[in-house]
Amino acid sequence: MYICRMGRNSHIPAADTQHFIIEKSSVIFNKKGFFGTSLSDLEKATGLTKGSIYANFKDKEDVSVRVFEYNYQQLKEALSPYPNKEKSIKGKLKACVDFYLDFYPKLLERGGCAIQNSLVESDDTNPALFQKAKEALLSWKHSIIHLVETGIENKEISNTIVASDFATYFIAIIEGSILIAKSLNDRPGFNATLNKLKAEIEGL
Amino acid sequence: MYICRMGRNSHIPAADTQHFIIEKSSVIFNKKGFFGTSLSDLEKATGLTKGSIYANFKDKEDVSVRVFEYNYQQLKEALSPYPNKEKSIKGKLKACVDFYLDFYPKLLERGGCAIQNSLVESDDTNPALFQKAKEALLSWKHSIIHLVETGIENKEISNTIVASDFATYFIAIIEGSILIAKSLNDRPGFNATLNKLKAEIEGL
DNA sequence: AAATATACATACCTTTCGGTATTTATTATC
DNA sequence: GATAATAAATACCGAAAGGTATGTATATTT
Repeated sequence: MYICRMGRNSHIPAADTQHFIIEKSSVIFNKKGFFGTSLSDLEKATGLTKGSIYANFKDKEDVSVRVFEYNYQQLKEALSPYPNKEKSIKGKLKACVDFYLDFYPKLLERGGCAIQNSLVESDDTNPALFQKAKEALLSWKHSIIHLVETGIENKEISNTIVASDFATYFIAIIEGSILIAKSLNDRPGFNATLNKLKAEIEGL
Repeated sequence: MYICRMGRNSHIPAADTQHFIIEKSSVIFNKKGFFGTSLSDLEKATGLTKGSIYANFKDKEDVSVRVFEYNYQQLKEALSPYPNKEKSIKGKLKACVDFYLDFYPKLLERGGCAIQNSLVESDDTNPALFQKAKEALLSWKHSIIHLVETGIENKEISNTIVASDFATYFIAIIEGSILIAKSLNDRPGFNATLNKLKAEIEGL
Protein backbone atom coordinates (compact mmCIF):
# COMPACT_ATOMS: atom_id res chain seq x y z
CA MET A 1 0.00 0.00 0.00
CA TYR A 2 1.18 3.49 -0.82
CA ILE A 3 1.75 6.08 1.86
CA CYS A 4 0.61 9.63 1.41
CA ARG A 5 3.63 11.91 1.72
CA MET A 6 2.86 14.19 -1.18
CA GLY A 7 5.50 16.32 -2.78
CA ARG A 8 7.85 15.17 -5.44
CA ASN A 9 8.21 11.52 -4.45
CA SER A 10 4.84 10.67 -3.09
CA HIS A 11 3.59 7.95 -5.42
CA ILE A 12 0.09 7.77 -4.09
CA PRO A 13 -2.12 5.66 -6.31
CA ALA A 14 -4.21 7.69 -8.73
CA ALA A 15 -7.52 7.11 -7.00
CA ASP A 16 -6.21 8.54 -3.74
CA THR A 17 -4.61 11.52 -5.44
CA GLN A 18 -7.81 12.27 -7.31
CA HIS A 19 -9.65 12.25 -4.03
CA PHE A 20 -6.96 14.40 -2.45
CA ILE A 21 -7.24 16.98 -5.24
CA ILE A 22 -11.03 16.97 -5.08
CA GLU A 23 -11.03 17.46 -1.32
CA LYS A 24 -8.48 20.25 -1.33
CA SER A 25 -10.17 22.17 -4.13
CA SER A 26 -13.77 21.63 -3.08
CA VAL A 27 -14.17 24.84 -1.11
CA ILE A 28 -12.32 27.08 -3.53
CA PHE A 29 -14.39 25.83 -6.46
CA ASN A 30 -17.61 26.37 -4.53
CA LYS A 31 -16.57 29.87 -3.52
CA LYS A 32 -14.97 31.18 -6.69
CA GLY A 33 -16.86 29.14 -9.26
CA PHE A 34 -15.64 27.42 -12.40
CA PHE A 35 -14.36 30.47 -14.25
CA GLY A 36 -13.17 32.20 -11.10
CA THR A 37 -11.00 29.23 -10.15
CA SER A 38 -7.76 28.91 -12.12
CA LEU A 39 -5.37 26.02 -12.44
CA SER A 40 -2.87 27.95 -10.37
CA ASP A 41 -5.53 28.21 -7.63
CA LEU A 42 -5.76 24.44 -7.69
CA GLU A 43 -1.98 24.14 -7.55
CA LYS A 44 -1.93 26.35 -4.46
CA ALA A 45 -4.81 24.51 -2.82
CA THR A 46 -3.33 21.06 -3.40
CA GLY A 47 0.39 21.75 -3.31
CA LEU A 48 0.61 19.81 -6.54
CA THR A 49 1.57 20.97 -10.01
CA LYS A 50 -0.51 21.26 -13.14
CA GLY A 51 1.20 18.19 -14.53
CA SER A 52 -0.04 15.95 -11.77
CA ILE A 53 -3.51 17.46 -11.79
CA TYR A 54 -3.80 16.76 -15.50
CA ALA A 55 -2.46 13.27 -14.93
CA ASN A 56 -5.51 12.65 -12.76
CA PHE A 57 -8.20 14.60 -14.59
CA LYS A 58 -9.06 15.13 -18.21
CA ASP A 59 -9.42 18.88 -17.93
CA LYS A 60 -10.62 21.67 -15.66
CA GLU A 61 -14.26 20.91 -16.39
CA ASP A 62 -13.67 17.34 -15.27
CA VAL A 63 -12.29 18.58 -11.96
CA SER A 64 -15.24 20.91 -11.49
CA VAL A 65 -17.73 18.12 -12.09
CA ARG A 66 -15.98 15.73 -9.73
CA VAL A 67 -15.73 18.47 -7.11
CA PHE A 68 -19.44 19.11 -7.41
CA GLU A 69 -20.19 15.41 -6.97
CA TYR A 70 -18.01 15.41 -3.87
CA ASN A 71 -19.70 18.48 -2.40
CA TYR A 72 -23.11 17.03 -3.12
CA GLN A 73 -22.15 13.71 -1.55
CA GLN A 74 -20.86 15.48 1.55
CA LEU A 75 -24.16 17.30 1.87
CA LYS A 76 -26.19 14.13 1.51
CA GLU A 77 -24.13 12.31 4.11
CA ALA A 78 -24.50 15.13 6.60
CA LEU A 79 -28.23 15.38 5.94
CA SER A 80 -29.30 11.75 5.93
CA PRO A 81 -29.20 11.10 9.71
CA TYR A 82 -31.76 13.84 10.29
CA PRO A 83 -34.80 12.36 8.53
CA ASN A 84 -33.68 8.84 9.38
CA LYS A 85 -34.09 9.52 13.10
CA GLU A 86 -37.77 10.30 12.58
CA LYS A 87 -40.51 7.85 11.80
CA SER A 88 -43.40 10.14 10.84
CA ILE A 89 -43.38 11.84 7.45
CA LYS A 90 -43.89 15.29 8.90
CA GLY A 91 -41.09 14.53 11.35
CA LYS A 92 -38.79 13.59 8.49
CA LEU A 93 -39.62 16.73 6.53
CA LYS A 94 -39.09 18.95 9.56
CA ALA A 95 -35.84 17.15 10.34
CA CYS A 96 -34.56 18.05 6.87
CA VAL A 97 -35.21 21.68 7.70
CA ASP A 98 -33.51 21.22 11.07
CA PHE A 99 -30.46 19.96 9.24
CA TYR A 100 -30.15 23.25 7.38
CA LEU A 101 -30.68 25.18 10.61
CA ASP A 102 -27.80 23.26 12.19
CA PHE A 103 -25.64 23.14 9.10
CA TYR A 104 -25.78 26.88 8.42
CA PRO A 105 -22.33 27.79 9.80
CA LYS A 106 -20.57 25.04 7.86
CA LEU A 107 -22.53 25.95 4.77
CA LEU A 108 -21.16 29.48 4.96
CA GLU A 109 -17.61 28.27 5.56
CA ARG A 110 -17.83 26.14 2.47
CA GLY A 111 -19.16 28.92 0.26
CA GLY A 112 -22.88 28.20 0.28
CA CYS A 113 -25.02 25.58 -1.40
CA ALA A 114 -23.08 23.84 -4.16
CA ILE A 115 -26.26 23.07 -6.08
CA GLN A 116 -27.31 26.71 -6.11
CA ASN A 117 -23.84 27.99 -6.95
CA SER A 118 -23.36 25.49 -9.75
CA LEU A 119 -26.81 25.97 -11.25
CA VAL A 120 -26.44 29.73 -11.32
CA GLU A 121 -22.99 29.78 -12.79
CA SER A 122 -23.06 26.87 -15.19
CA ASP A 123 -26.43 27.11 -16.88
CA ASP A 124 -25.12 29.01 -19.89
CA THR A 125 -21.45 28.11 -19.72
CA ASN A 126 -20.62 24.62 -18.43
CA PRO A 127 -23.10 22.00 -19.69
CA ALA A 128 -21.46 19.05 -17.93
CA LEU A 129 -21.56 20.77 -14.55
CA PHE A 130 -25.06 22.09 -15.15
CA GLN A 131 -26.26 18.57 -15.94
CA LYS A 132 -24.85 17.24 -12.65
CA ALA A 133 -26.30 20.10 -10.63
CA LYS A 134 -29.65 19.67 -12.33
CA GLU A 135 -29.66 15.97 -11.53
CA ALA A 136 -28.91 16.76 -7.88
CA LEU A 137 -31.76 19.25 -7.74
CA LEU A 138 -34.16 16.81 -9.38
CA SER A 139 -33.11 14.03 -7.04
CA TRP A 140 -33.72 16.31 -4.07
CA LYS A 141 -37.12 17.28 -5.42
CA HIS A 142 -38.09 13.66 -6.01
CA SER A 143 -37.11 12.70 -2.49
CA ILE A 144 -39.44 15.38 -1.12
CA ILE A 145 -42.20 14.34 -3.49
CA HIS A 146 -41.81 10.76 -2.36
CA LEU A 147 -42.07 11.73 1.30
CA VAL A 148 -45.19 13.80 0.72
CA GLU A 149 -46.85 11.10 -1.38
CA THR A 150 -46.12 8.53 1.31
CA GLY A 151 -47.62 10.89 3.85
CA ILE A 152 -50.74 11.24 1.77
CA GLU A 153 -51.06 7.46 1.42
CA ASN A 154 -50.65 7.13 5.21
CA LYS A 155 -53.36 9.74 5.74
CA GLU A 156 -50.76 11.73 7.65
CA ILE A 157 -50.90 14.50 5.05
CA SER A 158 -54.02 15.96 3.46
CA ASN A 159 -54.78 14.59 0.03
CA THR A 160 -55.42 18.15 -1.17
CA ILE A 161 -51.66 18.73 -1.22
CA VAL A 162 -49.91 18.51 -4.60
CA ALA A 163 -46.65 16.75 -3.80
CA SER A 164 -44.67 18.25 -6.67
CA ASP A 165 -45.80 21.77 -5.86
CA PHE A 166 -44.93 21.37 -2.21
CA ALA A 167 -41.49 20.04 -3.11
CA THR A 168 -40.81 23.12 -5.21
CA TYR A 169 -42.05 25.34 -2.41
CA PHE A 170 -39.90 23.48 0.11
CA ILE A 171 -36.70 23.74 -1.90
CA ALA A 172 -37.40 27.32 -2.99
CA ILE A 173 -37.60 28.46 0.62
CA ILE A 174 -34.40 26.71 1.60
CA GLU A 175 -32.41 27.90 -1.40
CA GLY A 176 -33.86 31.38 -1.30
CA SER A 177 -33.12 31.65 2.40
CA ILE A 178 -29.54 30.55 1.89
CA LEU A 179 -29.06 33.18 -0.81
CA ILE A 180 -30.47 35.97 1.34
CA ALA A 181 -28.92 34.96 4.63
CA LYS A 182 -25.49 34.50 3.09
CA SER A 183 -25.66 37.80 1.23
CA LEU A 184 -27.03 39.88 4.09
CA ASN A 185 -25.26 37.91 6.80
CA ASP A 186 -28.65 37.43 8.46
CA ARG A 187 -28.86 34.21 10.40
CA PRO A 188 -31.90 35.27 12.45
CA GLY A 189 -33.79 35.82 9.19
CA PHE A 190 -32.65 32.41 8.01
CA ASN A 191 -33.90 30.76 11.19
CA ALA A 192 -37.22 32.60 11.07
CA THR A 193 -37.93 31.60 7.49
CA LEU A 194 -36.99 27.98 8.02
CA ASN A 195 -39.04 27.81 11.20
CA LYS A 196 -41.98 29.13 9.24
CA LEU A 197 -41.41 26.31 6.78
CA LYS A 198 -41.48 23.83 9.66
CA ALA A 199 -44.80 25.25 10.83
CA GLU A 200 -46.08 24.91 7.29
CA ILE A 201 -45.04 21.25 7.27
CA GLU A 202 -46.81 20.66 10.57
CA GLY A 203 -50.00 22.03 9.05
CA LEU A 204 -49.92 19.83 5.96
CA MET B 1 -25.94 66.98 -31.55
CA TYR B 2 -24.24 63.72 -32.49
CA ILE B 3 -25.93 61.03 -34.52
CA CYS B 4 -25.54 57.38 -33.63
CA ARG B 5 -24.15 55.47 -36.60
CA MET B 6 -21.61 53.33 -34.77
CA GLY B 7 -18.63 51.86 -36.53
CA ARG B 8 -15.45 53.68 -37.11
CA ASN B 9 -16.83 57.13 -37.73
CA SER B 10 -19.69 57.32 -35.31
CA HIS B 11 -18.68 60.08 -32.88
CA ILE B 12 -21.41 59.54 -30.40
CA PRO B 13 -20.85 61.46 -27.20
CA ALA B 14 -19.42 59.36 -24.41
CA ALA B 15 -22.60 59.17 -22.34
CA ASP B 16 -24.53 57.66 -25.24
CA THR B 17 -21.77 55.19 -26.06
CA GLN B 18 -21.59 54.10 -22.44
CA HIS B 19 -25.29 53.44 -22.47
CA PHE B 20 -24.99 51.62 -25.78
CA ILE B 21 -22.27 49.34 -24.43
CA ILE B 22 -24.22 48.67 -21.24
CA GLU B 23 -27.37 47.80 -23.14
CA LYS B 24 -25.65 45.51 -25.60
CA SER B 25 -23.70 43.63 -22.95
CA SER B 26 -26.42 43.41 -20.33
CA VAL B 27 -27.73 39.99 -21.28
CA ILE B 28 -24.35 38.37 -21.88
CA PHE B 29 -23.05 39.55 -18.52
CA ASN B 30 -26.15 38.26 -16.77
CA LYS B 31 -25.89 34.91 -18.52
CA LYS B 32 -22.16 34.25 -18.44
CA GLY B 33 -21.21 36.17 -15.33
CA PHE B 34 -18.24 38.41 -14.65
CA PHE B 35 -15.48 35.84 -15.14
CA GLY B 36 -17.32 34.02 -17.89
CA THR B 37 -17.64 37.21 -19.94
CA SER B 38 -14.48 38.30 -21.72
CA LEU B 39 -13.59 41.59 -23.33
CA SER B 40 -13.84 39.90 -26.71
CA ASP B 41 -17.40 38.89 -25.80
CA LEU B 42 -18.13 42.56 -25.20
CA GLU B 43 -16.52 43.47 -28.52
CA LYS B 44 -18.76 40.99 -30.31
CA ALA B 45 -21.87 42.12 -28.46
CA THR B 46 -21.28 45.82 -29.10
CA GLY B 47 -19.50 45.76 -32.44
CA LEU B 48 -16.93 48.05 -30.84
CA THR B 49 -13.27 47.44 -30.06
CA LYS B 50 -11.54 47.13 -26.74
CA GLY B 51 -10.04 50.55 -27.23
CA SER B 52 -13.40 52.28 -27.33
CA ILE B 53 -14.78 50.21 -24.48
CA TYR B 54 -11.86 51.26 -22.30
CA ALA B 55 -12.32 54.84 -23.41
CA ASN B 56 -15.74 54.70 -21.78
CA PHE B 57 -15.11 52.52 -18.73
CA LYS B 58 -12.33 52.26 -16.22
CA ASP B 59 -12.06 48.48 -16.40
CA LYS B 60 -14.07 45.30 -16.77
CA GLU B 61 -15.31 45.48 -13.19
CA ASP B 62 -16.64 48.94 -13.91
CA VAL B 63 -18.61 47.61 -16.89
CA SER B 64 -20.00 44.76 -14.80
CA VAL B 65 -21.17 47.10 -12.08
CA ARG B 66 -22.79 49.51 -14.53
CA VAL B 67 -24.45 46.60 -16.31
CA PHE B 68 -25.84 45.33 -13.04
CA GLU B 69 -27.23 48.77 -12.23
CA TYR B 70 -28.85 48.83 -15.65
CA ASN B 71 -30.38 45.37 -15.25
CA TYR B 72 -31.65 46.27 -11.80
CA GLN B 73 -33.13 49.53 -13.06
CA GLN B 74 -34.88 47.70 -15.91
CA LEU B 75 -36.39 45.30 -13.41
CA LYS B 76 -37.61 48.09 -11.15
CA GLU B 77 -39.20 49.97 -14.03
CA ALA B 78 -41.01 46.88 -15.25
CA LEU B 79 -42.18 46.05 -11.73
CA SER B 80 -43.33 49.41 -10.44
CA PRO B 81 -46.64 49.68 -12.34
CA TYR B 82 -47.89 46.48 -10.70
CA PRO B 83 -48.08 47.56 -7.05
CA ASN B 84 -48.90 51.13 -8.07
CA LYS B 85 -52.18 50.01 -9.63
CA GLU B 86 -53.35 48.65 -6.29
CA LYS B 87 -54.43 50.65 -3.29
CA SER B 88 -54.56 47.99 -0.57
CA ILE B 89 -51.35 46.67 0.93
CA LYS B 90 -52.23 43.05 0.30
CA GLY B 91 -53.12 44.05 -3.24
CA LYS B 92 -49.73 45.67 -3.72
CA LEU B 93 -47.89 42.66 -2.35
CA LYS B 94 -49.86 40.26 -4.55
CA ALA B 95 -49.29 42.52 -7.54
CA CYS B 96 -45.54 42.21 -7.02
CA VAL B 97 -45.93 38.46 -7.24
CA ASP B 98 -48.09 38.87 -10.35
CA PHE B 99 -45.28 40.82 -11.91
CA TYR B 100 -42.96 37.84 -11.61
CA LEU B 101 -45.64 35.53 -12.95
CA ASP B 102 -45.98 37.76 -16.03
CA PHE B 103 -42.28 38.58 -16.33
CA TYR B 104 -41.11 34.96 -16.25
CA PRO B 105 -40.50 34.54 -20.00
CA LYS B 106 -38.49 37.75 -20.26
CA LEU B 107 -36.58 36.82 -17.13
CA LEU B 108 -35.48 33.58 -18.77
CA GLU B 109 -34.53 35.35 -22.00
CA ARG B 110 -32.35 37.70 -20.04
CA GLY B 111 -30.58 34.98 -18.10
CA GLY B 112 -32.50 35.03 -14.83
CA CYS B 113 -32.54 37.39 -11.89
CA ALA B 114 -29.54 39.73 -12.00
CA ILE B 115 -29.56 40.11 -8.22
CA GLN B 116 -29.37 36.37 -7.68
CA ASN B 117 -26.77 35.81 -10.37
CA SER B 118 -24.58 38.64 -9.14
CA LEU B 119 -24.85 37.71 -5.46
CA VAL B 120 -23.94 34.10 -6.13
CA GLU B 121 -21.01 34.82 -8.38
CA SER B 122 -19.50 37.90 -6.83
CA ASP B 123 -19.61 37.24 -3.08
CA ASP B 124 -16.07 35.92 -2.93
CA THR B 125 -14.62 37.43 -6.07
CA ASN B 126 -15.93 40.88 -7.06
CA PRO B 127 -16.51 43.13 -4.03
CA ALA B 128 -17.76 46.13 -6.02
CA LEU B 129 -20.41 44.08 -7.81
CA PHE B 130 -21.32 42.22 -4.64
CA GLN B 131 -21.85 45.52 -2.86
CA LYS B 132 -24.25 46.73 -5.56
CA ALA B 133 -26.17 43.48 -5.62
CA LYS B 134 -26.38 43.47 -1.84
CA GLU B 135 -27.74 47.02 -1.85
CA ALA B 136 -30.36 46.00 -4.40
CA LEU B 137 -31.42 43.05 -2.27
CA LEU B 138 -31.57 45.18 0.87
CA SER B 139 -33.59 47.85 -0.91
CA TRP B 140 -36.03 45.20 -2.10
CA LYS B 141 -36.31 43.77 1.40
CA HIS B 142 -36.91 47.20 2.89
CA SER B 143 -39.65 47.97 0.41
CA ILE B 144 -41.47 44.78 1.44
CA ILE B 145 -40.93 45.57 5.11
CA HIS B 146 -42.34 49.03 4.58
CA LEU B 147 -45.45 47.65 2.88
CA VAL B 148 -46.08 45.13 5.64
CA GLU B 149 -45.54 47.69 8.41
CA THR B 150 -47.95 50.07 6.71
CA GLY B 151 -50.44 47.22 6.48
CA ILE B 152 -50.07 46.54 10.17
CA GLU B 153 -50.60 50.22 11.01
CA ASN B 154 -53.71 50.23 8.81
CA LYS B 155 -55.03 47.14 10.61
CA GLU B 156 -55.08 45.47 7.21
CA ILE B 157 -52.41 42.99 8.32
CA SER B 158 -52.28 41.17 11.67
CA ASN B 159 -49.92 42.74 14.17
CA THR B 160 -48.56 39.26 14.95
CA ILE B 161 -46.62 39.37 11.68
CA VAL B 162 -42.91 40.23 11.86
CA ALA B 163 -42.35 42.46 8.84
CA SER B 164 -38.67 41.63 8.40
CA ASP B 165 -39.28 37.89 8.60
CA PHE B 166 -42.09 38.08 6.09
CA ALA B 167 -39.91 40.08 3.71
CA THR B 168 -37.23 37.39 3.85
CA TYR B 169 -39.84 34.72 3.30
CA PHE B 170 -41.31 36.66 0.39
CA ILE B 171 -38.00 37.17 -1.40
CA ALA B 172 -36.77 33.67 -0.62
CA ILE B 173 -39.76 32.13 -2.36
CA ILE B 174 -39.40 34.31 -5.42
CA GLU B 175 -35.65 33.81 -5.77
CA GLY B 176 -35.82 30.13 -4.93
CA SER B 177 -38.61 29.63 -7.43
CA ILE B 178 -36.64 31.38 -10.14
CA LEU B 179 -33.64 29.18 -9.48
CA ILE B 180 -35.66 25.97 -9.62
CA ALA B 181 -37.93 26.89 -12.50
CA LYS B 182 -35.06 28.11 -14.63
CA SER B 183 -32.96 25.04 -13.90
CA LEU B 184 -35.70 22.46 -14.37
CA ASN B 185 -37.54 24.43 -17.03
CA ASP B 186 -40.66 24.13 -14.90
CA ARG B 187 -42.99 27.05 -15.35
CA PRO B 188 -46.03 25.25 -13.85
CA GLY B 189 -44.04 24.71 -10.67
CA PHE B 190 -43.08 28.38 -10.70
CA ASN B 191 -46.71 29.44 -11.04
CA ALA B 192 -47.87 27.07 -8.32
CA THR B 193 -45.30 28.29 -5.81
CA LEU B 194 -45.94 31.95 -6.52
CA ASN B 195 -49.69 31.42 -6.32
CA LYS B 196 -49.17 29.80 -2.94
CA LEU B 197 -47.28 32.92 -1.92
CA LYS B 198 -50.21 35.04 -3.05
CA ALA B 199 -52.56 32.94 -0.92
CA GLU B 200 -50.18 33.42 1.99
CA ILE B 201 -50.32 37.19 1.48
CA GLU B 202 -54.11 37.12 1.42
CA GLY B 203 -54.09 35.37 4.79
CA LEU B 204 -51.78 37.84 6.48
C1' DA C 1 19.11 -6.66 -9.29
C1' DA C 2 17.16 -5.25 -13.75
C1' DA C 3 13.04 -3.96 -16.09
C1' DT C 4 8.69 -2.03 -16.00
C1' DA C 5 5.04 0.66 -14.51
C1' DT C 6 3.60 4.36 -11.79
C1' DA C 7 3.13 9.12 -10.23
C1' DC C 8 4.41 13.50 -9.99
C1' DA C 9 7.55 17.53 -11.42
C1' DT C 10 9.62 20.38 -14.95
C1' DA C 11 9.59 22.93 -18.82
C1' DC C 12 7.28 24.52 -22.42
C1' DC C 13 3.43 25.57 -25.73
C1' DT C 14 -0.34 28.41 -27.82
C1' DT C 15 -3.99 31.25 -26.99
C1' DT C 16 -6.41 34.55 -24.72
C1' DC C 17 -6.72 37.51 -21.10
C1' DG C 18 -7.28 42.46 -19.36
C1' DG C 19 -5.35 46.70 -20.37
C1' DT C 20 -2.78 50.78 -22.81
C1' DA C 21 -0.44 53.98 -26.08
C1' DT C 22 -0.96 55.67 -30.37
C1' DT C 23 -3.20 56.86 -34.60
C1' DT C 24 -6.91 58.09 -37.56
C1' DA C 25 -11.23 59.92 -38.70
C1' DT C 26 -14.86 63.04 -37.79
C1' DT C 27 -17.07 67.15 -35.70
C1' DA C 28 -17.21 71.57 -33.57
C1' DT C 29 -15.09 76.05 -33.02
C1' DC C 30 -13.02 80.19 -34.37
C1' DG D 1 -10.78 76.77 -43.92
C1' DA D 2 -7.42 75.96 -40.32
C1' DT D 3 -7.49 74.40 -35.47
C1' DA D 4 -8.83 72.01 -31.55
C1' DA D 5 -11.45 68.58 -29.46
C1' DT D 6 -13.61 64.28 -29.57
C1' DA D 7 -14.33 59.31 -30.34
C1' DA D 8 -13.24 55.16 -31.92
C1' DA D 9 -9.90 51.95 -34.35
C1' DT D 10 -5.32 49.97 -34.52
C1' DA D 11 -1.59 47.91 -32.74
C1' DC D 12 0.61 46.43 -29.11
C1' DC D 13 1.93 44.76 -24.19
C1' DG D 14 3.03 41.52 -20.29
C1' DA D 15 0.78 38.21 -17.73
C1' DA D 16 -1.87 34.41 -17.06
C1' DA D 17 -4.84 31.19 -18.90
C1' DG D 18 -5.54 26.02 -20.01
C1' DG D 19 -3.07 22.28 -21.64
C1' DT D 20 0.90 18.96 -23.12
C1' DA D 21 5.34 16.55 -23.80
C1' DT D 22 8.99 15.12 -21.45
C1' DG D 23 11.82 13.99 -17.55
C1' DT D 24 12.72 11.81 -13.09
C1' DA D 25 12.21 9.50 -8.89
C1' DT D 26 9.97 5.71 -6.59
C1' DA D 27 7.57 1.15 -6.23
C1' DT D 28 6.42 -3.11 -8.13
C1' DT D 29 7.43 -7.12 -10.71
C1' DT D 30 10.13 -10.85 -12.18
